[in-house]
Amino acid sequence: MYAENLSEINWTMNQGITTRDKIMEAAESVFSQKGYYETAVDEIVKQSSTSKGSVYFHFPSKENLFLAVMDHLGNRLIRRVEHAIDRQSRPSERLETALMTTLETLTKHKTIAKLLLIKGYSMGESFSRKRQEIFLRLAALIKVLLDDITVSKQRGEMNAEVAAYAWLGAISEIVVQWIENGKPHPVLEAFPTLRALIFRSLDLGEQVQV
Amino acid sequence: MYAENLSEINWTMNQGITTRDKIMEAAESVFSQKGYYETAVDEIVKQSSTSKGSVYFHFPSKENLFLAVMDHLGNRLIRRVEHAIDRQSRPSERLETALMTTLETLTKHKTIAKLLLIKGYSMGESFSRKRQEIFLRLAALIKVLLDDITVSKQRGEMNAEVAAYAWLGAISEIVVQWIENGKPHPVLEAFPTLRALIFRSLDLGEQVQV
DNA sequence: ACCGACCGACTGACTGGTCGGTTTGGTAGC
DNA sequence: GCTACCAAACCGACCAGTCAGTCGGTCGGT
Repeated sequence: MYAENLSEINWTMNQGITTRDKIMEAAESVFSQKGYYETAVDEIVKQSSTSKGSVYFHFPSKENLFLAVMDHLGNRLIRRVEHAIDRQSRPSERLETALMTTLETLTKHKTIAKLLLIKGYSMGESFSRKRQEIFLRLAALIKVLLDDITVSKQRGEMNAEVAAYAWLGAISEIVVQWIENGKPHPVLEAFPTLRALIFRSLDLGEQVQV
Repeated sequence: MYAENLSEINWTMNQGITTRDKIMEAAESVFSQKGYYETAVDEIVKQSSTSKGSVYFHFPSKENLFLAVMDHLGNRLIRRVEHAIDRQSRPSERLETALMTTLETLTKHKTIAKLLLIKGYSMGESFSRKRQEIFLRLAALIKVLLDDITVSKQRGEMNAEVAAYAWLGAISEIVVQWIENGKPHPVLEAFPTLRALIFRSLDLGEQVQV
């Protein structure tokens, strides 16, 4: 069929930048700037210095290409968070690391943020589903960390899943605000407040700096 | 020019339902179901039992119509929150009321939520700007309440604006999750957790039920 | 007779996707 | 080492559908 996105395969030729890569890269850039509907496939073609034929050789449709890009960026984000967590051992530090790495990654890589939080919205089912999927994976990750903490702290009434989504939402909105109107500038300013909010909400009090 | 949206004017004829109203109503419904790009103006025409001519008589463009709908719904949301606040006097209760009314309104009126949180995203500048505007007004409202509390509680290091957006984001994400995959069911289940998170994060401890 | 409100057939621009054709790189046969 | 061959990769002109917006026209009230 297609050189399918069985996750991440680029070996199509065993050296460096393949046409598929160029297309994905350009798609990432254009989609995140203009969103799905305002992007013409021809723009991606132009930006990637390839051809329409190639695009449709590697991807069955515009929609599928968009999804592939979302997938790619989503995986990148989640992988980063996972790595960062692995480096910590104390439960509360692991949680903090997870949330702050998410925030950090999103602010450091605007394209990820724009696609995942802004431009990847508002479209047909399949797009929402992909966003859902990525958020679900992140939330699940956080929920586990949360459980580790709350178990030891006895807090039965709280729904960890809701909490996980709530914080993801909080982080997202901060990032969106930053992207859309540059506040706060620099974003870092938001870190302490967010950190404080989150930790107080868990009765963890103020924690040491990372 | 047009029977412009100098906010909310429907007197075009002095009795009940005007054509403009019918169009707005249909637009609200269709846009919130299918989003901007997947909605054809002709669908709104059909659903409102009017005509394309009428649509373009009352609104200069599809985009403008969409914006008008967003405006309408945004105002409705904000007005509700303001009213609810006015009925409370204790600062912490006012804050709780603001946040919970937002959550409640969004869950009770899916169209508002869908348009403001989901379908109204991802498009050209003007749409983001409108979303920004509405969020700004809500955030400002909440910030004031927050200031009332934190002043009396001495908490200098916290940025009230960031906190306001963070909680708005948390609420939004909860609502989005509920809309997109029905969790939690019923939404009400999320209320206590959210309430607890928010109040703990402000060191207000558990508050009385509303 | 005039005008504001309303109607809907039509058009022009745009753009996803196709398809016939060309290039490229590997390889089998000699 | 050379040629013939093949398939995968690549190319871009073109097609066909869609849809925002237009415009000439109707109609009822004053």
